[in-house]
Amino acid sequence: MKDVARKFEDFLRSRDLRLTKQREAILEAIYATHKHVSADDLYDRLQRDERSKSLRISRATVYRTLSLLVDGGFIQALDIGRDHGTLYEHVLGHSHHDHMVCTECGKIIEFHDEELEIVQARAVERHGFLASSHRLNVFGTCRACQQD
Amino acid sequence: MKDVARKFEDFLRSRDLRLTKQREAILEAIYATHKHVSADDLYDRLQRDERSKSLRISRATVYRTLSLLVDGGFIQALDIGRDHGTLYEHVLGHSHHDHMVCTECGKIIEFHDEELEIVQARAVERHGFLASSHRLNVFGTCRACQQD
DNA sequence: GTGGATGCAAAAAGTTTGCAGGCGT
DNA sequence: ACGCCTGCAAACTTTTTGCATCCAC
Repeated sequence: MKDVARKFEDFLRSRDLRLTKQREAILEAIYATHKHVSADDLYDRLQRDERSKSLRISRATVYRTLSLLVDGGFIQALDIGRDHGTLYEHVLGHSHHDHMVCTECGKIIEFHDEELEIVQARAVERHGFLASSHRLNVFGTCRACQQD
Repeated sequence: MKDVARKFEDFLRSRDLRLTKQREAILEAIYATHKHVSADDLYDRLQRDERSKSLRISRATVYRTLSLLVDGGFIQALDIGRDHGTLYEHVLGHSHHDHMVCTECGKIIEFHDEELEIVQARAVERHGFLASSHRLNVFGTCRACQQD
């Protein structure tokens, strides 16, 4: 977390933006959980959390900071379908992974497969496309739910 | 289109729902284009289109019918990020494919790679997950935009 | 004729923006 | 002190819903 905070500082400085308590708190909150959170989840968490509840943090600031964090590559959106709302996850210290979404219990499972990455990259290149990122979401039933 | 309309009829009958002019028009409109359309695009199209502009079709009906069509497996959502809105594409007569989204010009390119499908299926199985569908979106720069 | 479907408008949900005052640099 | 940031509330966008009426069966 310490180095994430430092990178955030650098990022802000590089854009001539200011390091405010609100921005620090929001960054910390989204790096404090390994869940996938919506803007509203985050807002609620911040109202409750010891360190940040002394601060006033408005929804507007949460939204503004979230897009700042996306721009800086600190977090990314999940895009798993509108009914889930927009969910974010932190990126630093978390290597790339894809998601399996259980349509029964709503659980989101992260996974990574190197061969898959390679085959995917090759397939895309073949079309003359220059990829910068991708999002793979698999929908279905997780192991636990298959047993019911 | 003829057989799609018939399948839609069957689908409605199987659920004891009614075949209305509005539903026919919406199905036809979304199968008439190979673009990826939002609810609003579709609404506009329907207001302009010769065959349907004699009908009154409200936004509410467009939304209601879109979710009906998703349920019936006639169309599917793209999930390519909130800024694009929710986009739909028709499914029947279109075999499975993934999408490459050009972040410069906004173009959406469909592609399919059999090896990729196989490797992906294997990777997911390995995690004990029972997949029913998936969505892969690759973001980057298309061939045309790379030349600018 | 009956119950599902529609249009309309209002309501909800999610997100953005204008503005006056606050605060980081 | 300057100008970016923030909170607040209002505005916006997208989607859903209640209700009276309509129409497919």
